[in-house]
Amino acid sequence: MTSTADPRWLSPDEREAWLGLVRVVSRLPTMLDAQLERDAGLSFVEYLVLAMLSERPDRCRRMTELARTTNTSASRLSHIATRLERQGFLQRDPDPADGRATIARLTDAGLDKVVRTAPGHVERVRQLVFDALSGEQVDQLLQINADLLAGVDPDGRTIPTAVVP
Amino acid sequence: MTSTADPRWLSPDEREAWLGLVRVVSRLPTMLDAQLERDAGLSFVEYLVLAMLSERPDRCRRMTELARTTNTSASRLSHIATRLERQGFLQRDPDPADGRATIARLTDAGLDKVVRTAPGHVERVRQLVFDALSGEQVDQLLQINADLLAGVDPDGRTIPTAVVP
DNA sequence: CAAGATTGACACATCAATCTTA
DNA sequence: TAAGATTGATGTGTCAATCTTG
Repeated sequence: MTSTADPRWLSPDEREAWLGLVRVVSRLPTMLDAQLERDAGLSFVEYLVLAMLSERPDRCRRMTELARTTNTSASRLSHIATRLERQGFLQRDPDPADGRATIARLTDAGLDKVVRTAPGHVERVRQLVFDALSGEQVDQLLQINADLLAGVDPDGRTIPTAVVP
Repeated sequence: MTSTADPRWLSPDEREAWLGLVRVVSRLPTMLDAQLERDAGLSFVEYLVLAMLSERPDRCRRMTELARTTNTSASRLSHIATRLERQGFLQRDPDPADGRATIARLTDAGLDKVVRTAPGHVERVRQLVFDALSGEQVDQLLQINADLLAGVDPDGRTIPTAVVP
């Protein structure tokens, strides 16, 4: 059962904040994709996969872990990895330590791709986000993002608040 | 040409704020879709189209205008409208005032759908967003969202800052 | 020719089913 | 049986092409 009580409608301020957030959430991905697609032939999520791998010393990560850090499902990441592998940016191998796991590794070509793509991407991120915000707002945004979505897990189940025995 | 100068990399704080924003932008739509799909058989953008129409006194809006308020392209909205029309929630008719335009109208069934769907949806929005934020943070978020994406238009072109003659 | 809107082809995400190993 | 991962079918978004009216 969801609720039989009266709905807690949004206040005018909440409503305006909500519609603003919806606008950002709807438009930002499109804008990021546009720049990356045009300049590098990558979608944002593909770039993110490569970038997350590039920040590891060994350029490796298990698929499950990589899915978490790139906000994707296992299935989606698998399809993405297939494409990136086909382009030579990525390689997958079984984990020697756990036969169930797969380890994704950034190839030399993949690292090169990230290095060449990053400057244009970060410039775009500045245009869209940070050039428009004060340092104080960046701090506020950081905290807000940390709090958002905290009430539920990815599957939509409510996360119980910590209980002290 | 994009830039030959050194990239302006993100500071640690900016980087953390950015990854947090990416997380929200990636996961929030999925979570909204999950609740609406499960409880009402609607995607979030479909719900948004119906909701935006329901707030007009005559339940009508031109397609172009509706696309803007729902953060969609004309093409995408057209596909969405086709589906909603097939389900009987929406009706499209030519604009008598301008033969090029099409006016989308929410049907009685569509209004009923919004009315029945809204409570569960707003509850979900509270869980995901507002229950986690203080009143002060809501104000901050409102202002931040207003500033974000201000630097470029939907097509990615940089918007020139106002010039005084 | 521009504005408003739609269409169909293609690419991608999602979901359920499946396979393998711990 | 659960965890990790992949696969294929289906639905939806995107892009380019098209059509009609101002």
